[in-house]
Amino acid sequence: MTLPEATVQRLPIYLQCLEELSKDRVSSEELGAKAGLNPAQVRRDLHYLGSKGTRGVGYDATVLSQQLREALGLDQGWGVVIIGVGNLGTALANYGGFDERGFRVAGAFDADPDKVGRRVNGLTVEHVDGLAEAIVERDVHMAIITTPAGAAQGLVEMLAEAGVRSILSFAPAVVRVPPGVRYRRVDLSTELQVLSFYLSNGVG
Amino acid sequence: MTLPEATVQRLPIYLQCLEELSKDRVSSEELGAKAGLNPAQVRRDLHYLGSKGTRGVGYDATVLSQQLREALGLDQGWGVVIIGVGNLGTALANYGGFDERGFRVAGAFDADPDKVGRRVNGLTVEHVDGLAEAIVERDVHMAIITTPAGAAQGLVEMLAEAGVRSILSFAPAVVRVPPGVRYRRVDLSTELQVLSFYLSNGVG
DNA sequence: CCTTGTGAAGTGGTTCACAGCT
DNA sequence: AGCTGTGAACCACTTCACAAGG
Repeated sequence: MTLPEATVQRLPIYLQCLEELSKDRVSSEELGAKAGLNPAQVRRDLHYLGSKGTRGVGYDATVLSQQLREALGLDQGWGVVIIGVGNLGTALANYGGFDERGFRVAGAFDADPDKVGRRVNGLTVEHVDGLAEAIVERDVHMAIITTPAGAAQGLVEMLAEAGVRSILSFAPAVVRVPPGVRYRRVDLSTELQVLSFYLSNGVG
Repeated sequence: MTLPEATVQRLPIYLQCLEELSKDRVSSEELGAKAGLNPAQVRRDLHYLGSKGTRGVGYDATVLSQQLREALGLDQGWGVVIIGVGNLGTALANYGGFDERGFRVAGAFDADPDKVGRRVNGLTVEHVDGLAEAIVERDVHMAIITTPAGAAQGLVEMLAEAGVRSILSFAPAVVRVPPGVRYRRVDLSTELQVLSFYLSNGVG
C-alpha cells in the first residue's frame, strides 16, 4: 500500500475522530468537520485506503476503523523501547496510550546508574549497555529517545545497527540518520519558536 | 513579514544548525548539509528572510543568526504558562530551553489541589482557578497544555478569552480552536502510529 | 572562480464541481 | 435526494539550472 505522506499523517486523526463520534455510519462531511478538514480531502484519503463508502449514505464506521487500524499496523503489536528515563521518559512510560494503540513497551533504559533498577509503570529501568541485546532478543522495532541532545547521534546509530527502523526523538539535536530508518523529531523549542513567529508577525 | 509556512518551520532548525556549526561564515551548501536540506531551499528561505549573502562567499553567521532570532520574535520575551503539572508538565518546566530561547515562564498551573503549592524548577504550582487572572496580569501570550484530553477544549476557550494567541498542546484531543488563535498539537500516539504505518508498509 | 539570487519547471497536495450510485 | 468517487483546476512548495556579482 502506498499512500501520500500527507494522507498517512491524517490516518491517526481519522481513527481518533471516529472513536469520539461513536456512530456506526459517518459521512465525509461529519468526519471532516470533526477533524477540521475539507470533505473532499477526507473522501480522497479514505479512497486511497481502499475504503468503500456507500453513495447517499456514507462510510461504515466499524469497517473504516478496522481499515485504519490495519493500514497503520496497529494489530502488529510492534515492540517499543524508551531510552532516557528523566521526567519526559517517565511521562511517556506512564502514558496509557501504548497498549490502547497496540504497541508493546519492551523496556526502559537509562545511562544513569541511579536510575537503573527504578520501577516505572510496571517496568524496571535497565542500563543502556544492555540495549542492543534487548532489542534483538525482544524483537523491538521502534524506539523513543528522551535523552539529552548529546546522546542522540550515538543512540540512533546503535539502534539502526541493532535493527530498529523507526525512531521518535524528543532530543533537541540535529541528527544524521542511516538509510532505511524513519526518524521523527519532536522538539518543544522548535514548536514554541514557530508559535512565537506568528505571534510576533501577527498572523492568525 | 510574510513567509511561506514551510519556511517558518525551518527557521528554528537553521538557528540551531548555525549554533552547532559555530563558524562566522556559512554557505547554503554547508547549512543545507547540516540541516538535511537542498542548498537551493536554504537560499530561498534565507532570501525570504531578507538575508543578504555574498556571492562567492556565503552568509555572515552572526548577522544571519540575529536575523533568524528577530524574525522568530525571540527577543520579545513572550510570556508562557504551563498548564498541567504531571510528569510531562514537570519535564517541560524543568526544561532549560525556555530562557535560552528568550521565553519567560510566567507560571505553572494544575487543577489538582495536591499539586498546588508544589515547587518545580523555581516555580510554585498554582490552581487553575487563578489562570485567567494571571494571564492578564503577567502579560502572557502563550500556553502549553499538558493536561488529560478531557480538559483541553475548555482550556483552549478560556485561554483564547483571556487573550492567549498561541497554544502548544500535548493533550491527545481534537479541539475546536477559536479564530485568531494558533494551536499546535503534539501527540505521541499520533507520531507513533505514523511510524508504525511505515514500519508495516515497508518504506524507508 | 565560487556562491548567491531567481526565473522556470517540476512535484505533491488540496479543493472544486459534478457525474455516478444507491 | 444525498453522498461518494474522481477528473481537472488550483495552489504551495521544491528543485533545477544558470545568469549575476563579489
